Amino acid sequence: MAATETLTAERILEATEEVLRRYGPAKATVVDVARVLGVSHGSVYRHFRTKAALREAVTERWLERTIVALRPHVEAGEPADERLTGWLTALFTLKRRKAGGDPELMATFQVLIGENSAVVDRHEEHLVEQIARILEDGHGEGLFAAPERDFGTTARAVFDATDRFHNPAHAADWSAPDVEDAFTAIVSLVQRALRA
Amino acid sequence: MAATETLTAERILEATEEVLRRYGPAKATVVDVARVLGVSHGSVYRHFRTKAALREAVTERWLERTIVALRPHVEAGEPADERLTGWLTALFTLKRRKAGGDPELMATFQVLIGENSAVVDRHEEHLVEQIARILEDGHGEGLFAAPERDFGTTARAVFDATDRFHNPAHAADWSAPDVEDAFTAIVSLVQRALRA
DNA sequence: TGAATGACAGATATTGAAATCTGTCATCGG
DNA sequence: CCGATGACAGATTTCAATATCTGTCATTCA
Repeated sequence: MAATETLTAERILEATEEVLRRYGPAKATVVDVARVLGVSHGSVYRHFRTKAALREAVTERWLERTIVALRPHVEAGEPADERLTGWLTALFTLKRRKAGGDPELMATFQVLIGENSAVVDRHEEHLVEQIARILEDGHGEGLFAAPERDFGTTARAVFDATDRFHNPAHAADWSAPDVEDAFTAIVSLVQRALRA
Repeated sequence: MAATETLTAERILEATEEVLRRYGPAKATVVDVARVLGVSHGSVYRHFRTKAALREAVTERWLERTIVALRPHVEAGEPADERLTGWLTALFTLKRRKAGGDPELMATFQVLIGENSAVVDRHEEHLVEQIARILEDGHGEGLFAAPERDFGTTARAVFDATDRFHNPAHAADWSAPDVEDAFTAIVSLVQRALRA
């Protein structure tokens, strides 16, 4: 219908998200995306070389949003230990709200994540960099001890230690009655380990 | 063929493991199990109420083996901090060897694990109890600080923090070149957190 | 001229009929 | 008498024919 607007990668990505949301990852087709946009599917291939590339771009966009949402917690003016707890809590809360609020959409993105491990690896690196920034600040503030090896390695350890509370593979556990306690326990453990 | 021996639950479980190993979780049938044992499938139902119950029992047996293999690391005469590192390393090594050595069998058991979360929960509780025992000993030896809440909660936090290195859901990551470092980093983190 | 189209070949997914499996139970045989 | 059997109904899976989709490209149209 709306050939009124020019066809951009951005518009295609929006349409793709809509189609994924509506039909799920198994049934979403490039033809569906083209239909939503009112163009032929050949036009979509002018902007994305393959269906896989299209899905990858959607995945990247989705993950990027998490990075942006967490940025304030890296930069806030509080002491680093509080910022770390804030960052970890924000990440957990974010993921959990998404998982709880729309389980089907979450399942859809889990499939996409499984298809695009390279994108996910890059995303994880970004998150680990955010943690590393907080750790460096914390060391500067005299709150955190010097890292055993380097900030990156310790940041990765913090990220891995909390995996159970941000990795969508564990989303099913996040509605258990005692997750909050388990999460708090891990955060305490991490804080103890880092303390100067 | 061998109706020479009496049909026991134990023999059925062995046959079921063999069938699962050979055909995988999707194609393994009760009829297959009965054929291996040389009996009619009706006889299998005398010992296990349903196919699901049979699979659950196989899962339980498999998990039990891990508990047994780790027991020595709980009881060894070394200092508790070394026992903890030994226990965590043993668990990781055990899982990783299984995953690397026979990926198909691992995939099979991942399916079974997914089907039997109640059994897995009980199994995890056992493992957490083993950790808690080491933590209590370590506190007695003056190596570990008093737990923030109780030994069980801290033990669970230690278990969760190392999830990435024993949960089969992450098996795909265990062949990465830097897993060893990541594992060592987590263990250091945990040890720092516990130290008196 | 350059974006958009749609027909096309090969790959993938859907569908419904046929085959197999699960779980029950009346019957058999040691 | 008691464990084992195999025929059976309903549920699930398989398989092959059919339909749809992916990715390309010569052609159209603005």
